[in-house]
Amino acid sequence: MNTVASAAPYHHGDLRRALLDSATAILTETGRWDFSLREVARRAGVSHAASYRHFTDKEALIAAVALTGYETLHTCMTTAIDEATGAVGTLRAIGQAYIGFGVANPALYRLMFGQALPSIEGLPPAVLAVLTEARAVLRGVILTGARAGAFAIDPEDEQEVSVAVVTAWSLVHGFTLLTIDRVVDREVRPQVIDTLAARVTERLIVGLLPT
Amino acid sequence: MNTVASAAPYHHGDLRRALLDSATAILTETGRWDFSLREVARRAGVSHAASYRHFTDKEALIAAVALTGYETLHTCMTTAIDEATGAVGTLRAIGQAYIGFGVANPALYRLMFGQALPSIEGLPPAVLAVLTEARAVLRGVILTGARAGAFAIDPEDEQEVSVAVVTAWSLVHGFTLLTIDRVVDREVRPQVIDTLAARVTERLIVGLLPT
DNA sequence: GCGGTGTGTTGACGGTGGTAACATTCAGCG
DNA sequence: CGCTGAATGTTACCACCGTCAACACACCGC
Repeated sequence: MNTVASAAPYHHGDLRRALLDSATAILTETGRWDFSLREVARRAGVSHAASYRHFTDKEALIAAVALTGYETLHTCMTTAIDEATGAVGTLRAIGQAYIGFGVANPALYRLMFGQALPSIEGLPPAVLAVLTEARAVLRGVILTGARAGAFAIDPEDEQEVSVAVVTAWSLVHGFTLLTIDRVVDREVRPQVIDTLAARVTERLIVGLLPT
Repeated sequence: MNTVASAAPYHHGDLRRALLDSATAILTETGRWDFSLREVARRAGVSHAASYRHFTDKEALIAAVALTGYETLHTCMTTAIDEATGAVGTLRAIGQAYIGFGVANPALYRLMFGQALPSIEGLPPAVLAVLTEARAVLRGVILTGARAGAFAIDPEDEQEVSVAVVTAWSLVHGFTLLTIDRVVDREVRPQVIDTLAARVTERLIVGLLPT
């Protein structure tokens, strides 16, 4: 029963990956994260109970999908950082990359930061690790900028740095969600989302610059 | 069969209100918006199909709950505005009221701005109306401040005003969600959320002040 | 070749959203 | 008062869902 496909490492193939792909496909097509496990299985061409050999739960499947999202977001941000120069430029790049990812993958973004997962605790450690690292990266950029005098922040004041981190994250997170939820559309024309994102990010940066 | 209660305008009482109350109770108790319609009915002491006499859909029930949330948020903001003076003070008051509402009603807030509703279009017109008005209020405050010279914004530049509006809304929205989702907790101690909210709001205002 | 283990299937259970047919109660009107 | 129709609530049912246990198959090392 050898078909054209290359290595099929298991019994019937790499079902875990197939399920993940099906779930992601449904997610991006319908824009909804409340798909049924059975539909995912159906789409992957297996029986409805097969997924339980690879995911303990429906929630585990969703968490796995979310994890891929976190990883993609992470690489988006790191490549953006690599291509940017200077504290201000780096912060700008991070913001734009973050917003760009969210707007490009609205359903996935909502799944990642939505409700599906039971509060942030109780998530798979891998997810928490990526989140924590993302925040650390942001903090590092702001701290570097503060030390270089690019931002009006005392690098020794832990609280002040934290406030800046939370502010920046809140802004891009909120903007991304408002855009995804089309709350923003009626304020500006949709084709200028990039421009709007840039200007919103700029507002943040202006607020951080030394006078 | 007259009980102590006053007018029971209908057959078995004001079931619509009772269902709404049950749903809200479950929401605040469990913190999850994905309750079952049947549980709501059970809690209200009626059969599971009774709700269909008052709400066309489960989604309609959820939308009705969300509407009460929007209205509460609206009154929170307007009373905050009434008690504040000056453009800067008003903006600060709005931000704090908004964040305060979200943090005090996490589940409701998530339901309002989450995923349960199918994008922002297709919502009951009443919901859209409240949202639109909220944005108009915010815009008015910023515009007034810009005209008075309290903010470094050209009041005649529609785009610039819009950017400021979206920035402000994004910031409070994002901060509220990050706080609700406990993403922020490990950055600062939880008992200082108010302080943090104040300082984050302050960062926004500083960014708007004229140099 | 053989047994065990990993993998997928079948079938069942309780629970869910939604509908249709039925039962009940209320309001209006003679 | 008694009748009638509409509003309200109940029962019974459907297809579907998540999950589990029992079963069937296919691959591995021996």
